[in-house]
Amino acid sequence: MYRTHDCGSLRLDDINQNVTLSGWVQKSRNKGFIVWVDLRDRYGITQLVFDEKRSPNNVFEIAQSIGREFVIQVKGLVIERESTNSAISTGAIEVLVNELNILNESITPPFTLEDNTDGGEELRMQYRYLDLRRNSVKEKLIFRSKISMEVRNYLTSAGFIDVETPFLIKSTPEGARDFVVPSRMNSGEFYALPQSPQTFKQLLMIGGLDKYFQIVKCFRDEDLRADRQPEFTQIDCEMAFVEQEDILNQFEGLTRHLIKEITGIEIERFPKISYEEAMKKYGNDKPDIRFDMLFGELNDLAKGKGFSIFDCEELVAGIAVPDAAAYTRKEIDGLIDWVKRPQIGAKGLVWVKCNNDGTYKSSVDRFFNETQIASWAERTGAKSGDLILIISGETKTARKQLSALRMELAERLNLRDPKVFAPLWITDFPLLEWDEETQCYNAMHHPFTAPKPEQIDLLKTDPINVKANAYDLVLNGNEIGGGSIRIHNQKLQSEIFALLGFSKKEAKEQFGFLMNAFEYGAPPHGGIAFGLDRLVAILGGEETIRDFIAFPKNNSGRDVMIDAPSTLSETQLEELSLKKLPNIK
RNA sequence: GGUCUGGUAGUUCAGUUGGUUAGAAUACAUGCCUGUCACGCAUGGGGUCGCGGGUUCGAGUCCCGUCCAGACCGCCA
Repeated sequence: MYRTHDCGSLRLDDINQNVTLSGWVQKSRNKGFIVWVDLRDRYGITQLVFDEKRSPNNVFEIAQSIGREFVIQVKGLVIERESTNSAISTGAIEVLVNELNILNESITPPFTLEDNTDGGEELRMQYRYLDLRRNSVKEKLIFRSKISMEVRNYLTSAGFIDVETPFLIKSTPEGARDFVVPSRMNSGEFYALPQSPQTFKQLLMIGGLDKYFQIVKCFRDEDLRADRQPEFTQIDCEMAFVEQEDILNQFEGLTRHLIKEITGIEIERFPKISYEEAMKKYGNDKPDIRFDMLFGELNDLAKGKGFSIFDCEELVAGIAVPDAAAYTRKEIDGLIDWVKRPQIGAKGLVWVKCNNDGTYKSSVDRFFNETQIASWAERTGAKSGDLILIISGETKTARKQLSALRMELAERLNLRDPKVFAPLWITDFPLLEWDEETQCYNAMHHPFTAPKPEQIDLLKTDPINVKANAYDLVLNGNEIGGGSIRIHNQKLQSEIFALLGFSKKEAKEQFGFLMNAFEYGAPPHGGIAFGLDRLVAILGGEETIRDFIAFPKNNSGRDVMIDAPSTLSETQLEELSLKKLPNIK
């Protein structure tokens, strides 16, 4: 037997027991006459003692030679420590070893496997199996496991059925780039890995399964970010015979349950705001509502007073930065430089200091009088002591810039408390958006999203203003879930495909199976998908998802541990009919 | 595709205006140490300064190119 106890379980009550432990050597402290070894496993650390007088000679001798990360098994007696270590749970006892068995040696690890490691990101990823031995990484994976079990339990109790859908499917031009897999048996043809099981879950509804969920890998061949990996995990859900409200209720329930179980925090009903309102008030369809700084639109108050920077722009909007009126000229200039960086691209910032004595000092005092400026303060909700920052420009651009500024200031003012959770629903997304590049409509969500029934007629006359029964769940400024009521009518689906620029032939080639299925009694249905990696990271108080994934990819989509992707042998290429293709070496 | 930041000992980093033999901490090795727990003390080994080119009497330092890593923009139905 390798062990009678794990390394985190022995306490004062266990004194005088003979125990067997196995684990890794965290560290040894050799005092000459005595050697202490911290033995580590998944459960904790137990201190081993090897003593010149109390241990067998050969055991004491070998003990002096064991290094970091050796895997050892020891038998010995649990004794009380002469001085306890209150920092660890096993700190009151130690094991006096009388039998030592080296199960495996280790060379010196490339970085120290401690809570505060000296290893950089790249090195930790290359030796991820060593990194996993560290508490911080191990605990994040345990945390993730706990959340995904909660999801399974909750949805299963609510009557959802877990169904697996295929990974080798068909490539479609819509949406993100596909990862493709060449087919050996069908020369020159390719599978695609799913960006989401979207059409399959709709077919499951048509198949009568009613309530479906799956915790499933999805694949998108797009550039990475701290919160984006090419393969990621979704909690994918679909329900039949439901309206939007039914879905929001069901999954608000799930989210509330998760937050309660994981963090202990109880959250009231989630607020709901429309896409339009979110854009107006936050300039963003995933607003962080842990703090205010809501946009105040100043067009009617600030335009037409002879200040050309406002007068010739589409939108003038500002935010009130709390207690920032005391900012120095240098600090404000810093903010101006920040918004002028190419990544934000603003031309400048107009500022107003709301002094504590009720007066105002602004960068545009020459153009506006005190009363006019006071009206801006009222509109942006600025109190005395606040600093109003104003951006003008083309509506979409100005909102984006002001939103970036709002988030940056919240970061600087420490208003983004990771222990506070502020979820909300964004509803009534537009069905379509206009793509300048291709000069055609794109589905804002995806092409299966149902327009609001009362607006179906508008599709013919004013498609850009048609709203969809689509919704996102936003948590602390991150989109953690999104979904919609789907089209279940063949005719309407054809119409939408036509609007999106698909010819009848293309629509049939790519989605014929779905269109056919709609002709055999498709029930009304809709669903939602959560990004599990992001959800887990945010509940864990972080924005980077990488450490919540056991084996993540780096910035360039590489797995630096196994060194993937890699080239194929000539034989493989030949077998896959890839040698004949042009542009492939 | 673009913007920015970085690449120096096993590791994390410092390295001034271009100037002698490139440093610190930590890790590692050896020795000492009668209760350590970030043990302590002493000694030691360890460097293609990412790579290529250029400027210069002289380059870790300046210039150009390139590769790698990270953050962000574009992209992500």
